[in-house]
Parts: sequence; C-alpha cells; structure tokens
Amino acid sequence: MSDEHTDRAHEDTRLGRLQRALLAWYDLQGRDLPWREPPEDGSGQTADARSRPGARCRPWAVLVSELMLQQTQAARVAARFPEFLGRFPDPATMAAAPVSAVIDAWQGLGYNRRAVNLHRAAQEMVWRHGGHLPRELDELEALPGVGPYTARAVAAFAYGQLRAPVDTNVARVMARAVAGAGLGRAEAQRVADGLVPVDRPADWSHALMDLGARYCTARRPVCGSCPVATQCAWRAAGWPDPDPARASSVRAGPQDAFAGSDRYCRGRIVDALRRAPLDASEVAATAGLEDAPERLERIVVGLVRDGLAVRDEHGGLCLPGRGG
DNA sequence: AACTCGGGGGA
DNA sequence: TCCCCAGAGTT
Repeated sequence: MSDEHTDRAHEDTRLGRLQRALLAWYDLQGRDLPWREPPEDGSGQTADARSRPGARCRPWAVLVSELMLQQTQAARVAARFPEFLGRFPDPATMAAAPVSAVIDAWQGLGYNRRAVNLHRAAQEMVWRHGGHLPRELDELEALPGVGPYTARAVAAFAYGQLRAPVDTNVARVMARAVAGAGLGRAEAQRVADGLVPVDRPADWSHALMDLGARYCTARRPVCGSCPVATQCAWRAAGWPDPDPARASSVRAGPQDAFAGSDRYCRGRIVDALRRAPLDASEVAATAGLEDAPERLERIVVGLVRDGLAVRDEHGGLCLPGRGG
C-alpha cells in the first residue's frame, strides 16, 4: 500500500481528538445496517460488528450493498438488501442465474445497469477468482461497476485493509471538519488516506459516513449537536462562505428534468420488461414515444448496448436471458 | 471535463 | 420545485 496512513500519532492534535470523538460516537450511535453484519462464526450468536473489533463484513454482501448504494440512499437500500441477498447468497448463485433474474430483483433501485454490472462481476469472480472477490485494489477496480470508491470500500469493509473509500459523505467531512477548505477529488482522497486509524479502518469509514448522513449533511449541517463540533475546522473559522463541501468535487453532474426524459423512458421500458416481453408497438406505447420513432430507436439501442434488453427481428424486446 | 444513467425522499 | 443520494462508464 502506498497510501499514507496515520500510524503517526495524532495523539494530542486536533485531528487525533476528532478521530477519538467520532469513533466514540460511532460505538454508541452508529447506524445499524444489514450489510455491516460480520460473517456467521458458528457460535449461533447474533453478531454485532461494533462489539467485535476484528469483525469484518462478508465480502459478497459488501460488494452487493456497495453497488446498490451508488447514488442511492442507504435507507432505501436497507429495505431491499436482505431479500436480494437471500435470493443471491453468493457469487456462484448469481453467476449461474440469468441476468434477467438479477434485473428483476433490482426493481425499484434505479440505475439498472448496476444490476448487469453486478451479474458480470459475479461471473468474473467465478471464472477468474475462484468464486471470491479479489483483494487487490487494481483487481477490484477491474470488475464491472467497481470504481475507486467501491474498490476501497470492499478493501476496507470486507478485508480490513487500511483504505479510505471517499464517497459524498466522506468528501464533505474532509472538506468541512478536517480541511476547512474545498478539496478536489485527488486531494480529498489524500486527506482521507492520511486519517485512517490502523486499528479500526472499517469502523472509521463507517463512522465518517454516518456522521455525514446524520450531522454533516449536504444541505443544512446540524452543527449544534455534532459529536466533532469542537474539532471542526469549518466551525472554528466561523462557517465562512462558501461551504467547503460545495467546492468539493464528488458532486453529481447537472440534473435534468425527469418526467419524459430518456432516463424516464428507459425506466418505463425496463420495468415493463420485468413483467413480460414487448412487441414493437408495445415498446413505443410503453415509452410514450409513438410520435418519436427516432428518439425511441436511440433509447432502445442504448438499452441493448447496456445489456438491459435484447431485440428480436421484429423490433420486440425482452430481458437478456429471458426467452421471448 | 462533461454527460449519461433511476427513482425516491426531504425541505 | 429543487437538491441530494455509500459512483461508474463513456465520450
């Protein structure tokens, strides 16, 4: 690992106090989320990740949850995750299933390409990695749908490596509480790398995310009751404008009107395909694009290219792997 | 660097 | 309405 970590003591520094305060808060108030459960240890006891310092989460469960969590709020994922994991309990089960089954189970989560990516990742795990997730960062990033964030999340949460997954929450906390200044993407990563405590890397990143979700929120941070308020650089400076988090880089791109958009039409079509194949005329009606054949064609081509649909010789559509 | 990709929740 | 959400892949 080339990343700089903090074995060097932050003992009596502001950041050292911030670390201890945040972890202490996390131990008592951290979110209890289903994918944080460690593997069964055979003792038959219900596991509490935070009660066992060495405990790690199941790698497959971590990967599934992280794919689901990409641009999707944790609460919504938490509602779907247990059932989904029950249906695909390991990579081999998913790899053996048709991708249509995974797209089906993805219903309501959005960004359906993630379901295709997850299925392909499961296949690669079976074909190239003995049915397991790889441990190296570059091997993880080579999996479809796994980028810099997700690779580090798996490394930290599943394998206990000293990695810093920088999501939108962590980026915000780094900019506000740690730096008190806007950070570019690479800069935020470097700052986060330097803060990972060697004894609790997974808990630390979970704690940062929980802080970002509960107190250090994007819109209106709740500084009054924040557990690290007294160590926060932005607060110490008197909350100067602009908000450092807004100058940070992990923000999403420009948002477009949703109703009637390409994304909306794609969603309508895929959702219909989950129920049954469509013939050509039904496709147009489903998308509400009877009067826009060129646009419909472009959208359908996109769905096929993304592995979310296959087209027959008459222009009908069905989910890949599901005969029409 | 800028776009695209779903859908829901909250203010 | 507008903004945001445990991002990644493509152009």
